[in-house]
Amino acid sequence: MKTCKASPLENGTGCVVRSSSERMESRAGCVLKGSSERMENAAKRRLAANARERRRMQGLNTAFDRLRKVVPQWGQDKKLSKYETLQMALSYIMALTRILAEAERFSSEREWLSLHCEHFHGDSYHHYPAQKPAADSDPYAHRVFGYHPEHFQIAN
DNA sequence: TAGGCCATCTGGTCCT
DNA sequence: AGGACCAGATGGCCTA
Repeated sequence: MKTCKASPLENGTGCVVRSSSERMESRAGCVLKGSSERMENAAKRRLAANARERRRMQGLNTAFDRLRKVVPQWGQDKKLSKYETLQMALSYIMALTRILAEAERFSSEREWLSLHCEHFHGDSYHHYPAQKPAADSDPYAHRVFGYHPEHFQIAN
């Protein structure tokens, strides 16, 4: 469809598109015969639309870059693809949600314990597994987060 | 060299 | 009418 050669429509990046211009020419032949001004206007509008689309996609890519920065990327020297970034963000959000829920549950349990049991086991709650800090952040994060690239296929 | 990823162009559709 | 959004097509680049 796109042949990148021999077209009146330059895209600004050196690549030119053939099929659309052929369509435009045929349209010009039957509807806009002799109206080179209208053809020019159509071409201008097409170029403007291309530029808008380029800007839109650049904005989208900027958003992907920002997302990559806040999403974990353990030991990946290569940047995540767009699809991987979305899957990672999904897993990350779900893991954080789970952590939050566990923290809330833990704090309410601790209140209950301190209310009823503090005279018997004053500091027993210090041994709650959920409170245990991660000495080694990566293995802990891996355990909590549980991200594996192969999960992408499952999620799909 | 095949396959994955990406950028770009393009026409269609929806919205303002 | 014009802009935003979307999906399909295509070619370029990179890597195994």
